[in-house]
Amino acid sequence: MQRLVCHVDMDAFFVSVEELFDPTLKGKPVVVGGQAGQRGVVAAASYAARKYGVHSAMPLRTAARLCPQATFVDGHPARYREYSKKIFAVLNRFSPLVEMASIDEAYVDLTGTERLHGPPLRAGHALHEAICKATSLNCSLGLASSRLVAKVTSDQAKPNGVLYILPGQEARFLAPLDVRKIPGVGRKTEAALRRLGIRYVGDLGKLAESFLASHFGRWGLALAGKARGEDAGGWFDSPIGSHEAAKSISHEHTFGEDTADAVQLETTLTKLSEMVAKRLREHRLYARTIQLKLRDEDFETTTRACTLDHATQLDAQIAAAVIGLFRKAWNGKTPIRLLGVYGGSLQQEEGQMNLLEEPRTARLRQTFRSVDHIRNRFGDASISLAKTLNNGIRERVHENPYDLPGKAPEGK
DNA sequence: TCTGGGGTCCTAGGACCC
DNA sequence: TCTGGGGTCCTAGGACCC
Repeated sequence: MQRLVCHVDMDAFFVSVEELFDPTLKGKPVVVGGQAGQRGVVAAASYAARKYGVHSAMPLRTAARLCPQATFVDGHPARYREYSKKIFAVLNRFSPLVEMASIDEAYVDLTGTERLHGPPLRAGHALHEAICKATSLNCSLGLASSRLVAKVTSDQAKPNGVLYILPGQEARFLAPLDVRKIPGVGRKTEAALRRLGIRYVGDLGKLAESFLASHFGRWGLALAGKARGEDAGGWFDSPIGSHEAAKSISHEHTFGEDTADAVQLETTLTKLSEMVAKRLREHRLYARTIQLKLRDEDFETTTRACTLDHATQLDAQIAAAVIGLFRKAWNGKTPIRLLGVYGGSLQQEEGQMNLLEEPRTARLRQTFRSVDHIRNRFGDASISLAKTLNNGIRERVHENPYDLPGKAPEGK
């Protein structure tokens, strides 16, 4: 049976959602991601702002210079997640095989749904209309025989379009496009290809695979396959809807101004550790690898990782590990721009429940569940570890956050 | 251009084991 | 003692995506 993949990509998603909450923004140059003077980058720009050269990933200050009259809006992740769920629900009516590839982008496997939804283009238009009706948001839609081609197609359909590539026409459709349009080809690969005189996808097809392999290794062979529109190898190869478990959970923070204040730095690491631990508990996951990320004033980035004897989801254990790494990695002088805390090598709760767990660790776990509950009701700032806060609630919740092997905390 | 925050995947080298 | 060929785990860095 002919495979039919649909890729759905929302148009200027964050901006469009903000317009629903504030209709006066409609038609104006709008930048989502932060205020004009802030450190940070553009998360999304309205089409009116794009006319001035503003685009996502651009520094906010640059955007403000290019388009001073733009309205700058802070992002609202909860709103975007809410709309993302609505979109998923609509897509699920068309096929059980749906995969959200990001908050504003999804793949739907429509293979074999012709009797239900009609031929590809009709199905596509029905989907497009259903999304618009349910969310009042525009999207663009690509239909093709592979995930890769469907994704490139939805991009070509923008804005607010539906496009179908007939089976057999994949390579011909891709050939005139810039190599940068191939997912996975970024700035570096584009530059490397340019040096070899390769600019368009069609140029790739003309080259011997041995040539590509000699310059790019395995990646070169994958590239040749992509130029033909194949999903073979790598992420695109996985079946649609086979959502895999998270592999890492992380939080990072860029300071408004670089700082070499050890107390501020370690307080921030503690806060980030708490956020990571909270999410681990929400997902019933345990992290065995803890990683620190440092970025200095020159934008030099270093990472330091350690693997624990036992996977954990406890604030204090993560904070202790990451602060240990930090004290070894930082010279105490260099101003720091960014700190990050990562949990990796994640394990499910099952299999982790080990009988050897110390009773006091089990009590701590219970304590943290209660802490999460309070945080969910009253906000993250309501309760915190010793390093970040000094109030009675924390004292009663647990003392001695770093020195776990010490005396057991008594009750709460 | 003065560069966020959340992720994924890949490579490469060293340790360690058989 | 100057020495092979995996396999796996761990760490560090980098490209890329939205």
